[in-house]
Amino acid sequence: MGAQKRKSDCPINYALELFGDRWTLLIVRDMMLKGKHSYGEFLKSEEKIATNILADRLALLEEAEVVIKLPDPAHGSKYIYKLSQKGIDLLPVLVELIMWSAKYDPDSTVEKKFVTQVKKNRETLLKEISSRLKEELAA
Amino acid sequence: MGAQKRKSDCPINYALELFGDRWTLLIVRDMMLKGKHSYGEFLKSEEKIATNILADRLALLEEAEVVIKLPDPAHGSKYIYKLSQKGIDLLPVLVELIMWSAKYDPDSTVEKKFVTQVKKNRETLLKEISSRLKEELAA
DNA sequence: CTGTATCCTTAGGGATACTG
DNA sequence: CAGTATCCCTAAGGATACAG
Repeated sequence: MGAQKRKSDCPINYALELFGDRWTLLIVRDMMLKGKHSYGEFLKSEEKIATNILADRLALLEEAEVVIKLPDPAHGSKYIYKLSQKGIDLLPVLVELIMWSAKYDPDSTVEKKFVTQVKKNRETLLKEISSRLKEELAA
Repeated sequence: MGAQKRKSDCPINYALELFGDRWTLLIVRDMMLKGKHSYGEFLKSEEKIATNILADRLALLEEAEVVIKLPDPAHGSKYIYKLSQKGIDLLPVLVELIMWSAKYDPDSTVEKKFVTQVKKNRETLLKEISSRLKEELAA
């Protein structure tokens, strides 16, 4: 696995070949915006990902170096998953997806506060979140 | 078709249930950044989408009101596809995907000029492109 | 708890032929 | 040109059981 033949070298296609499915970005979301870091926490998300899919996507994300997997020193047998810098850099993508859905999905659960924050001071907010993620990565 | 049950009301999930596949966003890209507007032009893209997939995705995009389909007045029997405002509003998402891939894909085909433009003056560039798209929509 | 493994079903998608 | 319609295969994914 890993290097299948690419359909093209288009940057959109590059992203799609990693994230072009219904689950991968939800895992990234959980790590980036919900503070989740373990297999068990990912399983508990409301979308109810299956165990085999979760394991598969975590492996793909790790292989793509978006996610780093390490033994959890605190709990011994547990693993912990962290976003790499490459993963942290997906933050703007996630934010724009959220903004778009907030605008067009009538059932959206996005907090208005978040939307106004982004509109008012996008750069500052991005920096705040990503520096928090960077601290997690360094820890 | 149309309203299958949603996995969740999360905004990321909303976007994923429309774009969470390997093809849909490539069609949006063609309309947004490559000036394509017809079935035949979409078929010619280097990723080689199959006719049935293309027809299916165009129908889904139309149903989601991201794309508007109209008879082409100039050529009679031809149809033309345009991005709606909802579609145009995907521009920031596409741009961030491109920026991310430009940074991490060694084979990326993104022009450096584009990257520096976005970094230097993101808002201006977004406005330029989207106002051009709006003119197309109005035409 | 963190996964693997298996089974089974459905959805995605490539190839190609055909129609208005 | 703009699609439909098939056929057929593979990948995706849900359910559940099992293992370290």
